[in-house]
Amino acid sequence: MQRLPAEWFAGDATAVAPELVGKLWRINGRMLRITEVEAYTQDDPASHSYRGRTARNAVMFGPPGRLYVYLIYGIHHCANVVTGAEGDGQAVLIRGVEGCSGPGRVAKLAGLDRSADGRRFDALDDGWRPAEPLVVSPRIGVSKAADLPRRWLVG
DNA sequence: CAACAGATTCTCT
DNA sequence: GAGAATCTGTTGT
Repeated sequence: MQRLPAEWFAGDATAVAPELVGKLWRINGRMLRITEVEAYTQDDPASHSYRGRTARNAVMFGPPGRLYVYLIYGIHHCANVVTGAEGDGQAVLIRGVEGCSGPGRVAKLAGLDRSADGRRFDALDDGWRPAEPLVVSPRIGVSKAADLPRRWLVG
């Protein structure tokens, strides 16, 4: 069992995202197996960072390996991990964990809200790997750049 | 300052 | 399959 250092998240979101699937996420005393993720980069019209830094997405432009939690539709929270170099404005959205599917539900299960924004992302590698190749597909609920295959999940 | 779309999910039909 | 709940950033008057 090895903890993933901040540098582990320093790569491009599209490279880090598929690697993150299967890792263990330690949050609020729980261990969650990540099963589904999506990548968002700054040049992506669907990304919050696309139009530059704001008070809301400031964490995305900070150092990698931190949590970016935002409120969506005034109701649900979504949890992301910041990737890339500081200032890149990249993140990987955690869309699903073992036994729980949907970013809003994942954030609720993890007990996250805006107060958790910017906290360290604590991930562990216990050696487990998906038995089959990951399924790659376009992202869910995205209207811009909807054709980009930037979603990865355990198949 | 008003209008609107959005990385969602639950409920009712 | 449609609608509600209701926050945030962007765009237009």
